[in-house]
Formats: sequence, C-alpha cells, structure tokens
Amino acid sequence: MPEATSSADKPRVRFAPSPTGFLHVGSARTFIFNWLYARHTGGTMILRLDDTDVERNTDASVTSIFEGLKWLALDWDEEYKQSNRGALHRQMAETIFQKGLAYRDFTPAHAGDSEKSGAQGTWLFNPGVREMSRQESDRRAVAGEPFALRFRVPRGDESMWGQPPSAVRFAEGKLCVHFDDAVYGKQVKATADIEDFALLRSDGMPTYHLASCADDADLRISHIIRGQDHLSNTFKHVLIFEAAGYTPPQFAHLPLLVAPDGTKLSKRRHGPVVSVTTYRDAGFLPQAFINFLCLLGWSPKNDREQMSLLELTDAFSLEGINRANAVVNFKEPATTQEETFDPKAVWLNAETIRGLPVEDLSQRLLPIVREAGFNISPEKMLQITPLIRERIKLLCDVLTAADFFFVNQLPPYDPAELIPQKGDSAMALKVLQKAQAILPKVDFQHDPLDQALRAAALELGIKAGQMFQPIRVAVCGRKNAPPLFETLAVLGK
RNA sequence: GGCGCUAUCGUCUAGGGGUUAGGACGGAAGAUUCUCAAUCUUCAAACCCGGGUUCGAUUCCCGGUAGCGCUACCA
Repeated sequence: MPEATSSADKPRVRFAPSPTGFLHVGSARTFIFNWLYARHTGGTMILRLDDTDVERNTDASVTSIFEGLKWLALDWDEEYKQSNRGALHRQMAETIFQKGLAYRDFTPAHAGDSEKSGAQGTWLFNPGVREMSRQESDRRAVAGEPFALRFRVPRGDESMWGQPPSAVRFAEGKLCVHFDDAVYGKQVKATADIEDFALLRSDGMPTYHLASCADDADLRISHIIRGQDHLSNTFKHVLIFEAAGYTPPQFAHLPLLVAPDGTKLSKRRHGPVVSVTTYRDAGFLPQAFINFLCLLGWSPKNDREQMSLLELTDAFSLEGINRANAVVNFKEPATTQEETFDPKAVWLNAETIRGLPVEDLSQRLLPIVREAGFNISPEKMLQITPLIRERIKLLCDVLTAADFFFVNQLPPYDPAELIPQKGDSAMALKVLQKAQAILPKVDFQHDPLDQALRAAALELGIKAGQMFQPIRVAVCGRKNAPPLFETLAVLGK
C-alpha cells in the first residue's frame, strides 16, 4: 500500500479520558496504544479531556492524569478540552434535531426508571413523546418546559436513513446498524435493541455520546481506539455520525484489563495497584511499565517480550490486538503497605534496569536515596550502582540493597549471623580478628583484597567462604549482599 | 431480563483441520559463584462442556456454560 503523502490522509487518533478519577492502568494502556498507532503511522496524537460530567469532574483527577502521562513521557500533538467546545456540541444536536432525527423528551429525568430495564425487557423510549407533534414540542419548549433531546433511533418507519452509504440497513429481516471493528470484526445490532438515547440533558449539557462524536467529527479523528466497554455504545455513535452527515471513523476496541478476580479494575476494590502513579512511586521505569502494558491484549506474534519503545512502535499494529480480557496479575495487598505487582511487570522492570547504562541508572537512583534522607554524592552513587544493578527489581530496592553504603552506623543485627557455614562463634571471632589485623595494611582494591583475604583463610585453615562471611556480615549487617571485595573497595577503609 | 463480546498452562500469549500444542513470567530441581543476585540447564503445567461437519477437530459451525460489557438526562 503506497504511503499517503498528504497530511490529511494521515491517521488522527485521540486519547479522551474523563477526569472523574486518577489515571488507571487501563487508561494508560489505551493512551499507549493510541500513541503507538500514531507514531507507527506518522499520524497525529490528540489528548482530549472529556469533561462533560460537571458533577463528577475534579481538578485532582486532571492533575493525576497529567502526572501519569508526564511520567510515561509520551507526547501528544494537539490538546483539547470538551468543556470549551459546548457550542460545537449543541450545534450538532441542532443539526440532528432539524433533520427530524432527534426529538424533545419532556419526561422528568429518572421517572419510572425501575421499569426501564430488568425483567421487563429493553427500554426503548418513553411512551408518547417520540410521536409528539413538532408544534406541541415547540410550544412547550418556548413555554420554558425543560426537556432532554433524544435520538430518534430508526424503527423501520423512517425514510431519511435511505441514502447510501448508510450503516443502517436490513439484515435478516431486521433493520440493523452495521460497522466494522478493526479488532472485533463485523458488528451488527438491530435498532430494535437500541434505545432512544439522550443527546442533550435537560440542563442543556451534551451527553458523552453527543460530545464525543461531535468532537471526533470536528477533530477529524480517523481511528477511535478505546476500551471494549464502548463496543455496544458504538452503534449509537455510528448513528450520531451518520445523522450529522459524517462518515464514521474506523473503530478499534481494546480488550479490557481486569483484576485477578475477573472484575474490572477499581481503586475501591483493588487499591492503589490500579493507579499509574503507584507504579511510578514504587520505582518502575516508565519504559518497563509501557512494555508490560503493551503485552496485555497485544502481541507482536513473534515471541518478543522485552522491547524498546522504538521496537514497540515499529511492531505495533491493530491486527496484533486480541479480543479476550487480560488479567493484571497483582496480588491483593495482604498488609496495607505491601504492593504485590504483577510478577511479569516486576521482571520486565528488573530486565530494563539491567539494560540501563550505569550512569543513567545511577542518576535515577540518586534522588530516591536523597529523598530517603541520605546525603550521598553522585560520584559515590555511581560507584555503588554497578554493585546493586543486578540485585534490584524496583528502583526503590536501592534503599534495602545498598543501605549499608549510606549509613554511618549499621542497624543492629543478630550476631549469630556472623557464624560461617560449618563453623562456630570461635571461628567467627578468629576471622574478624584476623581481618582487623590485616586489612589496615591492604590496598582497598579488588585484587589486593582478594589475595590478602584468601591468603588469610589459608593461614587459618578454613575455606574462603568461611572467611568472607563474617566479614560480610560485619560490613553489611546481613548475609546477602553484593560481592565482598567490590563492596569493600567502594566503602573504603 | 434484553443485547453484545470473549473462552489455549496459575498469569500474559503463539498457533492452527493431522503439531511431542510453542514462548514468557511465576514455581520446582540442578550447575556456577565468597553469600545473594545475575547467568545457564532441566522439569511440572493448558486447548471450558456437548453436539455436528470431516478420514481426522483444540482449530470450522451450532448449542450450552461461565466471565465481562452495554442496557442513565455517567463516561
């Protein structure tokens, strides 16, 4: 397929969060997929705040979204706010209304809502209002009676839907709405199963469906890549686009991210593990986090797992997206502090850390160490970094892996730890005395330390390991630590 | 209740009418190393159920079941 040369032919995609909560991992993945698609195709990435729900919008949420996106360090080319575009939305509503494809509903909100769904079956419209004459409708509107504007979903008695190409046509004897999803394939739904949804609320504010479509049309969005929870809404959106005289864009719905219990991710139920900033604060690298999210619901189909942003961009395609929901395999936090992240995310992070140049890693580690109250120099940090690089999975692990480099006084530890394998406290004492005797004379470099301590072990008639362990514990305060000679060299006399 | 979507190891996934059903994480065992980590080797672990179609279905079709989504003047 020849590349489009005019920018008008390039894809335009958008990420459109509604600021009613913090940025969660599912939204982050939607952003990432949109971004990847835009960058892969040389298209345009748009960020649009879908803030039509005045009641539930919060500034804290807006902050959380920007904070999360800033950390991911993925950019966008254009930015919009729906609340600034009300005129556009109302204009589209007016257009649809004037075509006779929408009508005023003077029924008070929520009246008899318990009857709308449930055992009674599908609710389609409030009785009587759909057939109300234009004269009466106008009269009551002029009189100031509040109304919602509802879409007149074709029920088989309309003629205005005839002009091709229309998504509304008969299939198996039923009037149906059709569209082709890039992920889920051909989708068909009988209009008899679509209710007369609202376009405008009685306070004049647009609903999500209207605002979203009006903006997508106005911004010339070519591909709508979003969560699968919108798959059934898409029939309504197709209807809106066509009623307003636009060709619907290409849709691509993403499988949902769910919790290990199969339910959708929610902060209330599952805690902070669903929030992007939690991963940031726990010491994930944005690259690893992006990598992890990409593997949820998408596959390059060649067994590749660790991939750079460039490789992901290069490999990304809508065809690689699969259809089944994916579990984010975190463990329910047993204690309040313990976050047990998806093991694969942690592994990917550890791999990414290992792949980072020492200088970069050191630079990222330094602020964490300083934040914890240790005034350590960048030079020192640079020396420490290679010793712990293979021993940390999250950046914050630096505080537990390298603690003894930072403190003047080791916290108390069990003296029994000093006793070497197959040895006793007498041996430990012997070793430490020997070390005390010889170390002051040794040059604190790897090779001299190695030679001196091995020689000492030989002299004492014990194994090298038995020699090293008491020293390690005395120096580090625990048995498990980086290699001894390097550690001593960095620590200095 | 109605409508829609989905179903491969514990998890993420590859595959596809005939395969020893592949990879990764996690788990187990071993090797290596001054401990730990890293690394390497090995092992256990899956096609939801029932019908069809077919010489042959995990794969295609239908039904069931389960999960999820939508069914608001929320998004």
